[in-house]
Amino acid sequence: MQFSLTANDSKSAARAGLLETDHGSIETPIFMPVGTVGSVKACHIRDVHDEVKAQIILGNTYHLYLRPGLEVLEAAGGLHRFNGWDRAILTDSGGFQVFSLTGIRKMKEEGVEFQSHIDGSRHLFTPERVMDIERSIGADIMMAFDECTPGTSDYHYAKQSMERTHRWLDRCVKRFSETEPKYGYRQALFPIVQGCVYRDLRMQSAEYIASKGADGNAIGGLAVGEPTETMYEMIELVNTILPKDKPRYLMGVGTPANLLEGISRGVDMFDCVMPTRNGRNGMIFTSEGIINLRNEKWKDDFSPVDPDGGTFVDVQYSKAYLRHLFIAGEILGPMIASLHNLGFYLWLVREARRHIIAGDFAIWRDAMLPKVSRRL
RNA sequence: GGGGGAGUCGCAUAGUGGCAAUUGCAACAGACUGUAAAUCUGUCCUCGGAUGAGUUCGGUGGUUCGAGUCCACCUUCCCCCA
Repeated sequence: MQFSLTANDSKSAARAGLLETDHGSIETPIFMPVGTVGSVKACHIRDVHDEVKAQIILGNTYHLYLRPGLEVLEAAGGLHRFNGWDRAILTDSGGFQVFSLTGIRKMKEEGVEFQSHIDGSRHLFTPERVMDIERSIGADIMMAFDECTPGTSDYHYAKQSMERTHRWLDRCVKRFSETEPKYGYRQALFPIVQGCVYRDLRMQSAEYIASKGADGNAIGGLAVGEPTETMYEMIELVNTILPKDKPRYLMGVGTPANLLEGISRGVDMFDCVMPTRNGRNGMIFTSEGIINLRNEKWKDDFSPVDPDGGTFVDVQYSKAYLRHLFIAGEILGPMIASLHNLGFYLWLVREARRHIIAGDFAIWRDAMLPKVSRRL
């Protein structure tokens, strides 16, 4: 996996780059749509490809392991062959499920014991097991198995959690190096910085992660309960340590404003369920602001969903019609909103990249920030 | 003409002596950040808010400390027999 920098912004830490995988090149900064169970919810692969112009999507180890299961994925020849997505795929390791499935999981040094949220059955995830599963799924980028430490954790817990994540990382690296890809193309392993909201822990973690010399590095454990300003502070701090010549991936973030702020601080890759989940729940993001489609005020607004949007749904349908679909509970509503939001997110990062290369990123960003956060 | 049943906050429902009153839908608003989410929460008689006040269960009157609930009459609707 190759990463090269195309341009560096002179007024911020923003950069434009190119990440090359065996499933095509990725122009950074990039947003990666989330496709937890192998599907970007409510979106056709063709539209994610041709309309959204996504270059890489996510899958989730825990969810895919439970359903459809490794036998099916291996028989299919990996996730790409299974879901028909021929560009790059990144798989999260299940570290976020360690965080979100509180109550039906048990943390141990060995790994994490999960109870399936589907049928209650018990499963043990160890770093080694997770590497094996990610090999079977066949992701281009495999994430190390970590614990996503809650943003509200105290120092003592955060330190312990971070240290365990580091020990797990060593086990991931070992297993990764002892195993081979199953489908004939290369896979990379990205380690994850933790450390919660504590500066010294974040620095320590960033140094540890950087020392592994991975093809790319991730920042985890953010946007999980801590104030937004703290998140920005942590990103800034960590990125002074993570290598400049490798892509940096801010996991699970975020809002359009978070993307702009993250890019300014040297982040190259983002993923978030927000465009799809909030889209399904009737919220759309546009270059002019945020719209809650269920609100009565859109009842007779027959203007296009987003006149500046880049996907066909933006001009094909009106706000009033889209509101009607949501109010009526029609499945087409979530489909349109999801596609629109992903299209907007990808447009946003493409524009950011264009302005970084053109040299006027900061000016563009400052003009965009108040607009994208505005409630319409 | 005779017999039976029913009228509850937009609609549908619960309630048979302590009730501003159940539940569902609808309506309106909010939340959502590596997806246990096509989900969840709140409001939904009036008074800006209230553990507060006022006014409510077809209408009028009555019994009772207390009535959506019991009684009388009136009224509207539905069903059956003529």
